[in-house]
Amino acid sequence: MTRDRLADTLEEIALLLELKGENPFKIRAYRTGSETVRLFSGDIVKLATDGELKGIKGIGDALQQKLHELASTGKLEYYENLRSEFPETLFDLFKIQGLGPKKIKALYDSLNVDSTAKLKEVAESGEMAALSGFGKKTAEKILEAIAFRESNADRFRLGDVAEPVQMILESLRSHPDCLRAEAAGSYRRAKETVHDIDFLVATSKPTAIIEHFTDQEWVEKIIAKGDTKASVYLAKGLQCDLRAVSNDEFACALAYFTGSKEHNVAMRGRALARGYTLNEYRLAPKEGSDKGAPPIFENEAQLYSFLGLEFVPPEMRENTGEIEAAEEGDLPDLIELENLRGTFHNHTNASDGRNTLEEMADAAIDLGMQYLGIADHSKSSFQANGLDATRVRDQIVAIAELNARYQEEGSRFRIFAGNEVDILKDGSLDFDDELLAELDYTVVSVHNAMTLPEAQMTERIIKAVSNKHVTMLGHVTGRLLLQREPYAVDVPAVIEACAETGTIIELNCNPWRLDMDWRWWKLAKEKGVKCSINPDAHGTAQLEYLWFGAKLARKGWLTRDDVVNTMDLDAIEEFLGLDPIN
DNA sequence: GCCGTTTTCGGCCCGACTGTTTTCAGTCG
Repeated sequence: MTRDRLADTLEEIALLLELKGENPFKIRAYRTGSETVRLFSGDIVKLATDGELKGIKGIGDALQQKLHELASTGKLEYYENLRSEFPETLFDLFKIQGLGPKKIKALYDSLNVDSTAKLKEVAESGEMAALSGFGKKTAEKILEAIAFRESNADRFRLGDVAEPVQMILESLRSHPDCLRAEAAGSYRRAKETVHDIDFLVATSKPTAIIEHFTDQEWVEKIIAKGDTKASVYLAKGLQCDLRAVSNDEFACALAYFTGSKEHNVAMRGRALARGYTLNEYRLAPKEGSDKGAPPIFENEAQLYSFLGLEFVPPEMRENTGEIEAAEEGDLPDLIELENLRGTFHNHTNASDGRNTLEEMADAAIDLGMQYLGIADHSKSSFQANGLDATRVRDQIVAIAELNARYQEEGSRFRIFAGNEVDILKDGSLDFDDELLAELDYTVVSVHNAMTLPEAQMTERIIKAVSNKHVTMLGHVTGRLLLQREPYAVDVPAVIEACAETGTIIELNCNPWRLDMDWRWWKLAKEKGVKCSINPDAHGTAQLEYLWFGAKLARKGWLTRDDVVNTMDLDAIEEFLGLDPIN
């Protein structure tokens, strides 16, 4: 049993109850329960198994009992019964943008729509448009949304696969015949979404490793199984491939399976120019070449070095100039997770976070941070219980009090009082300058009117960052990976404006967003725009999203100096123009 | 279904946007 499984089940119950037209507050209770499970800091699975969930806000008697049943037996009767009332494939429809429970129910009841395929059929045939409450435009929008889903159907967010990858790696490494194991492919390169996961093991007994890999409880289906290679499906259709190679082949194999394809082509070209051929197992003298056999490479760095290159970190291997830079010895010294000293843009239960100010701060201290920026939502974000001016001022006081307490305790830690202020439709901000001036810093973000034309959206954001009180711009494009396209915005123009106004751009490292996209950071850096790696944490556990942030910043070629939250407390206080706390 | 408490049941998050209608329902943030 996993935390995800518990949370997913509650979420699916909420969907099923919506289909049945149940009391919306009951539905919300399940959804809140699901979120609570997902964000709980502690071993929620063990507590559920042991029936010790009492006292957790958001999980009352009914949910405690259901979670206990599910965790201890692996099944939940209430859920199975609900589920049996609707066809399995109906769930896919919830992932189509623009389709909610009411429309799904109407389509199911009147046109027997129970799958994406059937949905597409009735949208194209005109049957849908003829239905009361639907029309031509609705059918068109749904077809567009289906196309978006289909083009991403077999992809997964980096954040969705990180846990299973670590679990499988641990399992592989625990096998006595495993000498080394790594996850390669786009996962290792930290692509924001991945198609499958490639594992690589060094061993002298490949069949034993293959047996072990395919024999795990989390394997849903074995696709292929040979002497040195196997492919399996995990739950939700995530494909995992395993290659077993000898220890001597491991370095070349790791480089080969890490890719990217384009990076490998360039590497092979370099090898050829030096009289060698490079494949997934080894570097060898080209036919007819007078070169002797190259040495055994113990690691990738030796391979790169042999080809006259600095070691290229996996995140950079996209053939966007890294080979040339490595040749010149010009690779940037990429930022490391350990360089981060604090972070901005985090929420508390004052708006839509799960944890209190104090819990968030304590969690940040536990992670070894020197400061934590709190940026709850502003008043226009009703859905998120955004703060009005009075509540913001109350929060500033609460933060000062808590800071004072940390001081008394001798803790070198500071909470910065900020806010994630909504950028309104016309580019003005949700709070007046007087209030903004009272804050330690300000994040500004777009949360509504996301369908504006590009020119208007760009102008809106530029106007917002031009306010002198604005410290940083939050999630630049508003994308939700695999779910929602970025809004139309001229990113280079925004970068230009941020450069002119000295506005920091956020790398929002919530794995649903990873926004601004890594492809833009080189340009931002060129223009002198600084980055802040922010988890957009809505609970203590989500502070660990910084792991993704460091990866994606590396993918954007960023160094420690490019990222403001690598500064220690003294430096960041000065940078923000604040008086030192002590 | 949860919470808080006037300890037993009433209240629970609100508004913009879109497309469908012609005054509003559904979806989204």
